[in-house]
Amino acid sequence: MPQSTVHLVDSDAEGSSQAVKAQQRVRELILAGDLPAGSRIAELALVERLGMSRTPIRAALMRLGQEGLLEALSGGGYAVRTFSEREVADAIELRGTLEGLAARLAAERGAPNAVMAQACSCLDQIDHLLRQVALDDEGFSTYVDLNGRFHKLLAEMANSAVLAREIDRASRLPFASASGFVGVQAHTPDARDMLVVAQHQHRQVLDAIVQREAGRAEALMREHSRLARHNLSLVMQNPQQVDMPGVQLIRNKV
Amino acid sequence: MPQSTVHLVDSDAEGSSQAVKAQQRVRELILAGDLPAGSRIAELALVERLGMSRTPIRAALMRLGQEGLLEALSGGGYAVRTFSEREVADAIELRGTLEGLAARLAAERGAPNAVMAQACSCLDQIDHLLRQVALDDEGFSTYVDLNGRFHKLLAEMANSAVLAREIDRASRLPFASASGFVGVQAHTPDARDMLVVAQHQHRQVLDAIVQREAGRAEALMREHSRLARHNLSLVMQNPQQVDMPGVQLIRNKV
DNA sequence: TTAGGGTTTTCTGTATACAAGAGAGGTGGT
DNA sequence: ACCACCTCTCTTGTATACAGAAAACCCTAA
Repeated sequence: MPQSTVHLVDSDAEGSSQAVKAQQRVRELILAGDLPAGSRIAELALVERLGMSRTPIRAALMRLGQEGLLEALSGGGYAVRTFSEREVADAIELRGTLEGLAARLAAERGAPNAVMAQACSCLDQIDHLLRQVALDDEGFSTYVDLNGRFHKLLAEMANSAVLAREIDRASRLPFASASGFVGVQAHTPDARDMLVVAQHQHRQVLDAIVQREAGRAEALMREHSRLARHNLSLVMQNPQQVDMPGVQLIRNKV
Repeated sequence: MPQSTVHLVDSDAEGSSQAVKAQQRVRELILAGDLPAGSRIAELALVERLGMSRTPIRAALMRLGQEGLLEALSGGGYAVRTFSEREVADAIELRGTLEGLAARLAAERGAPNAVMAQACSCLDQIDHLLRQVALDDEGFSTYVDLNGRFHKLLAEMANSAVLAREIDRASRLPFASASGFVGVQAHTPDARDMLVVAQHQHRQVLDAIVQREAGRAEALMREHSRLARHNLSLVMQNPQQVDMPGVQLIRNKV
């Protein structure tokens, strides 16, 4: 045992309960590739590794199972799941469809003013960011943050807890999320151009919602998700050069 | 204690683990209205009621929370959730959108022959059922079964585990499921007519998939879900006359 | 009578002990 | 040498004991 029986808090997630700490840390382990994919996850190994008892660990595994990162084994227990390229593409398409629904409902019902204002501010910040001719790593990181915020705000615009919840769920899988593949081509020459296109789509969606053009808003969000799908195909061309957390869960063949 | 320490299996769900038994039985309790909505669910009360320990009950509550039937309380624990009419409508719209996506993908990719054959057989059986001029309760029950089977097969036609899983999730809420409101108007004069319309839509969707008309297939499934929404509005006009499990979870006002 | 504070009780979250089942490995038989 | 069966171990699922916290309740004082 690397540490005494005194429970030192390890690194992060200080204020939460043991169960959510376990969930976060196991997710990190999976995404980092520290847990072998396919074979059963031994609970006792996690007990040793995380320094807590089996109870919160079991809860974390169950949650991650429902999240889709783990699959339940027949004989009990869980294993790290892997995804085919098509499954990832389907997950992206699913998110795009749900976001399209959110945009359509927002256009039909009208978005709450507060949320709309925040979204506008968010896009202004992205515009400001994109005024730079070349983006460094920090710039990309900022974009990822702002992009995530915008998509979250869009999910809230439909004013539907059910839908927002489901969009959040669909975005949980790291490579299905709105910002999952953004950093993939951070170092390619046309990296900034892709963000410019994405930002244009952001603007158009917001305009469509303001103008109450429901069909246009929906179609735009669906098309917007194709950017992620394009990035996915880029990744699959040379997967080893990408240092995105969780790429190793996408299996190349079969 | 009503029974000795020997663990007699109570009534149903014989072969499963305690945890899934708990999940099923708690769900039944919620849908039957035996658990008060809004206030915290006492775990110990369920321990008494179900005759098992807290561990599987806690697992069941967590699962039902992710299922959407329970909401997590700030101070810990769960409470039975209630739904506004609009939330239910959104859940139905969500399911319709997902089923529309499934139909579109099935049309684009082509559905597996085996699944398609089963779906055809399923619709033939519904046709056979609808040859009766008047339907008794057993007839309606059969329709509900066949309808559920068809919708499940449709989810499989897209050949996407991710999507099938999500459709299943969206159908978990009883009033959002495909067959949830079918029995609502079993005793109204035009009850059978509604089923005839639904069956027509079933046929058209299958035809669209066979003809590879993706857009038509998607639009049809979306429209198909409007039947459930219509039934919802019927229910809200006189909620007390409906004996559907879980109606009391839909709150009339605000 | 009402508001506030302190106490007490009950509840959830966590840890651990126990039992049943699955899987691996070894041994004996063919 | 190979297959089947038995056993042993390891793992999961379940039960229960314990600690901390929140809430309810009661008592007191204004």
